[in-house]
Amino acid sequence: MQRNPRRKKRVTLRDVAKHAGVSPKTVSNVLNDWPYVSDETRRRVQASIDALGYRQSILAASLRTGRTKTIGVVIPDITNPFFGQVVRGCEDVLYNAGYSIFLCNTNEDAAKERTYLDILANRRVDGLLLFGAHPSSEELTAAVHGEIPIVAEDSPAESDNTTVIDIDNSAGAAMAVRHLLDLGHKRIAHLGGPSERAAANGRHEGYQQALEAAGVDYDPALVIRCKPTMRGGYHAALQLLGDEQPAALFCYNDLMAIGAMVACRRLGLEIPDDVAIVGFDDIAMASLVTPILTTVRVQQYEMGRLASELLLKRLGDDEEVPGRVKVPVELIVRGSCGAKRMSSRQVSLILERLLDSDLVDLAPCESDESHIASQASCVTPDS
Amino acid sequence: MQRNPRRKKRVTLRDVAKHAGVSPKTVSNVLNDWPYVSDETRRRVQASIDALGYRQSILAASLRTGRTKTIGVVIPDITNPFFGQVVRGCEDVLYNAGYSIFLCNTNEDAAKERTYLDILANRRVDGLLLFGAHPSSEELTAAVHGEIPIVAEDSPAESDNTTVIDIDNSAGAAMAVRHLLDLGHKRIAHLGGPSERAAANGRHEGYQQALEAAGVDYDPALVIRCKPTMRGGYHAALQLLGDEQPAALFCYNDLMAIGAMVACRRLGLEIPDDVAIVGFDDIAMASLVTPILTTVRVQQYEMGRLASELLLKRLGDDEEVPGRVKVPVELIVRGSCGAKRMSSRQVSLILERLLDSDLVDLAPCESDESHIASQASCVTPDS
DNA sequence: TTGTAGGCGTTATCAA
DNA sequence: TTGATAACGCCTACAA
Repeated sequence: MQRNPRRKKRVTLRDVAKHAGVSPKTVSNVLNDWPYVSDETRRRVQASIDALGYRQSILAASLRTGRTKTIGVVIPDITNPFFGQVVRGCEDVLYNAGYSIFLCNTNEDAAKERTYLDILANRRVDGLLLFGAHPSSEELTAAVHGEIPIVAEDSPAESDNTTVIDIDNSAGAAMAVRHLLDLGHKRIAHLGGPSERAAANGRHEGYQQALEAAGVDYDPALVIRCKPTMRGGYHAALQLLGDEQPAALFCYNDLMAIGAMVACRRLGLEIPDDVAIVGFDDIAMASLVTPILTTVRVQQYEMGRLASELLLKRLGDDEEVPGRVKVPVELIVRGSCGAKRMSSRQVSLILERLLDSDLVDLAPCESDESHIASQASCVTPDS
Repeated sequence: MQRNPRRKKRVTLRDVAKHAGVSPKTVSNVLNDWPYVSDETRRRVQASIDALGYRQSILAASLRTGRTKTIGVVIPDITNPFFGQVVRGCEDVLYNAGYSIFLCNTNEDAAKERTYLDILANRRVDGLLLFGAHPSSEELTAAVHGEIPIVAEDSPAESDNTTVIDIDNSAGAAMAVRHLLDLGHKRIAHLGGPSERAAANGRHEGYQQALEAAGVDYDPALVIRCKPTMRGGYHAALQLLGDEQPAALFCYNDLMAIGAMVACRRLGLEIPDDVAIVGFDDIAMASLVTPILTTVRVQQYEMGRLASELLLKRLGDDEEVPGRVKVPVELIVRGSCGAKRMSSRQVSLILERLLDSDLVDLAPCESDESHIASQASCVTPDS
């Protein structure tokens, strides 16, 4: 019956109650800021708490209340700057609401994702935030038993306890490809992301649509799909550029685009003169490479905030929460597509704007007003 | 007595037991892979579990056992690629050991850090992993009540339930500065990190030591300390280069170094001809800028793994865990310090090596053998 | 090998 | 306003 004797017994709420000469409930009332506690009692209880070094067990409270104040955030890889930004957005919002985050890297592995979903459900997280997840809705539903509120980026899953955030992937991709077409490119290849990611499929569709709209035949030989990493982009580009030598590359994301740039370097191809490249996301790295990467911007941090706020609303369950929300994107024309030769001044401007992405420097709520609301749009460096 | 009637009652272990016609204990045995359960019973129980859609409550189990299988990972900012890498290392190890991670961004804010430590203690995490934390050991001790095993990077806290991981900051900094001295630079400025970070102080010391060893006077006017971000580096460099025009900049980390590069660009200064720059960490971005950043490499991912493994050992408490561990660093000489003009081939090599940092592409345990063991050393691109 | 009887530390429901 | 008492869902002795 005794616990491990090595460990001294924990101070419990009961002990505090005894010490303060009140009932357990009263201590609980003090801890939870219940209004109907006399100041005198409150002070006495607080004194006992301090004296005994009492720590409330959120565990026990959660077991009793059924709420853990805990959110599972599931992403492919925290090492990808895109998700770093997203998670930061989540954390800023959730921390202020009193939630703690379980961080889960799936590493693009469906099995690990399922396992994590399982664990999170067993840990009784109050909600789930899913980014870049595999889209199989059955999994989702099964894993969480239809009981946990979810906000998921680019998931086909449709259910009344789920909100889906749709990045405007196809529109963004179409803008990028149209831009390349406008520059006179005909042979535009696509380095696609994994087909298990809905976002990758959306961007692939946008690519096809833009070609079709321009009367250019879709050539499957110009499309390679692989892991959305620098290395993935590197190898895909190597293969593509070795074979067919397309004039332009539209990449699933910036990481792949940068990998493609490395491949071009290896092959002795000049960017943008020999090969034009466009990425997607606008991560910080995109502004650091030479030439600066033309890309389709997704407001990552804001998306994390938005997702978290939607989830919070769902948890409050007093308001009607939309089942589907669209996040706009914008084409950022820079150096790698060949639309313009960037002046040194323009480059400086871009880099200086990049400094604004240092979240640590920002006052806590400085970006409060910058919520996503605008439509997909096109921005050039001067604007 | 009834719960919220809206929510259907959860299936409990008892229900499963009843359904399977066995005792709760038996179900528990099955769940926890107790060896002495007949296959037949195990199968029956498992069938009932599936039939009822039962989910074990880790919460309740934790309350009972006193272990949550949960680790708190506290970092300044997940948006900083350095910590993204570190956290990934932690996750890879901890996931395999069955632990879930609470991710906590302190945003360089001591109050938030304290609050998080408090929450984590109340959540009864089994252990704590602290990176870039504020060094006040009293806080630590108080916050966790001396009961939670800790592994902390660069913390002065010394106690028997804490292991400290010391990055070899002063040695690394000294190597960097000596390198600049060897190149003939006399006026070497230091863009230092916040003095609340022990690592920043260590690097500052190394800077001083190297100067002293070379008989160069330490000039406080050549040192600015600020937030370890691109923006911080940018503003510090602007100030430093405006005033005194030092010949070289040694920066607390790569982010600041990159900020400094942006500042140089703005001032029309060429790197490395007008200003030589050396960073610290070797994040991916360091390989992407032009000229490529000379830096002092810290094996971030490996450090995350190491820290986690040490913590796991502490939790196993069967082995003697060291109270202090040193992590070596190495000087990576590239383009921004002016030691050499990088050939295009050399740049390609560096970039191709960068691709290896795509963790998603790696097989789960491919990097198992690459644990940190070597001494601080100096590497040039050709080696 | 399996069953029984608490108790882990809270909060909720009453009544006082 | 506060006090007793019963859950919350699981695990661990111990007995069978």
